[in-house]
Amino acid sequence: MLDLNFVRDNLPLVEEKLRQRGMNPAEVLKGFRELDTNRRQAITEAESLQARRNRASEEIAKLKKSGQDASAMTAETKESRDKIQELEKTAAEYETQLRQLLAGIPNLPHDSVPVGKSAEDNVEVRRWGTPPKFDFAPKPHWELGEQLGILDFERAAKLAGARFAVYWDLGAKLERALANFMLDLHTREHGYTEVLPPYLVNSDSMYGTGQLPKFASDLFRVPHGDRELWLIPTAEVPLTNLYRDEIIDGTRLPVSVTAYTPCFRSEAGSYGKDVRGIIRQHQFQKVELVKFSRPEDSYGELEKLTRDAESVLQKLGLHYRVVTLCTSDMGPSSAKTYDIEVWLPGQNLFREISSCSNFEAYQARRANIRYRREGKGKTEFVHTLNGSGLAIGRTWVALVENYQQSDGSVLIPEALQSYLGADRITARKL
RNA sequence: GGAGAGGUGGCCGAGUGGUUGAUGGCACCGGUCUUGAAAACCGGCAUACCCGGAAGGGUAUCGGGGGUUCGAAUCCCUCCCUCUCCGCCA
Repeated sequence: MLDLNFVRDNLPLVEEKLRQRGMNPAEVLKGFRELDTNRRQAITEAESLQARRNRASEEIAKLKKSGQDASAMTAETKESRDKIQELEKTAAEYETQLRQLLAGIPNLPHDSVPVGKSAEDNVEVRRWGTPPKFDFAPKPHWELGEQLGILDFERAAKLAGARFAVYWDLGAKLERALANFMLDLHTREHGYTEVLPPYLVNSDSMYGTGQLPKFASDLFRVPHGDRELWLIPTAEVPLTNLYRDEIIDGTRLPVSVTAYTPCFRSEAGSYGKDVRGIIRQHQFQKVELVKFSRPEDSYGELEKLTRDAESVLQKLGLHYRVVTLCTSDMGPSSAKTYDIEVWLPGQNLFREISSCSNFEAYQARRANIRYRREGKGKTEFVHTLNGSGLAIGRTWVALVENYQQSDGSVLIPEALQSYLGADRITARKL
């Protein structure tokens, strides 16, 4: 959420940034001026009446203390109460509408973000490694996985339905090995603190990071008595909300946390997209990186966080590129996003494996996450960042496709061998 | 699931209808003292919103919401959360 005063004072800038995102400012900001003015008018009126009533109450107290009759005054203040309540109700209605409008405004893209109309306008910033060469036609992971007997879609469909997978044997172990490898790397070498958060969260948490109210249809909702909980679509939600409604000691910033969690996405509206393999599942596992930063440091931290995620691919020897998402392709909460895309030879394309974003104060304002600078009493909103470090399922895919051999087996890169307890995956007997 | 206790400012902790935004302590900031530091002492120190060019003024906030009252942190209702004990259970 953007700051109300900022929007009011910088309307032309907000409109320009909305246009850059490919949105229609007139539509997004429809009624802003009127709501803002009406709200303030109602507040001013209610407050001046209230002030008068408060003074009258003081008078009554004095009269009563000295034993005098105050019935004339009590009648008067009683009367003004209804009027005040009415005005307050009006003000609250305007406030609600204004907040809704404000919550619907996406974050303003940072000035360094390329302006563009679609994903085609994303800008590649660097490329690492080289694609592996094959003297045979490399297969996609779903063929390899089933041939090796480590991926089982039929039984997953029986258990849960489409967009689920069962991993067998070294396929399952590979998931676990990757998770441990990534967590160890980030906690030992990059300064992240490991966290194991709840996988179900309340609506306040989902609102804090921006999944609600807009993206409810992408989430799995779990009824709980007469309330509800939500399955996390990413550990970003519980991790960022760790400090919701808190004031962080400024000397502790930046705070960096990481967690390995399952992620649940209903993927409503993506029917027919990436139906083969495990690229797009209702459940997948991910190691997430989240940072809380001082505003002036957040873009430096974004670079670091992105490099932290990249280092996973480098240690695994996987070819990838980093792109800056253009204004139209970025998520609404983000001010700047880098996507890391890994090379998948079986499908002959680069595929997103991590998305690293700086949300500036957008989430912090929604979730009320502040910090106090040393020596200053005033609190400020922190900047929040996050990125996958990495999506385990897609890393699994990249390994299998990039390290496949002509005999259908898969070599395991050295960094991972001790975690997996094997240097090669060969077909298992079923 | 049953019984009980409690939710107050960055933290601890007073406060049971009338200048209580809220005593006190800690922490923090400034100052005196000191070669420096500590200690001691003095002073300062909540947030949001509204009006205002500013100075300043106003309103709200003691878990959330509603009610009683001229007036509520204080009384009533309701919801949420935390803790303790019992039961059940991974």
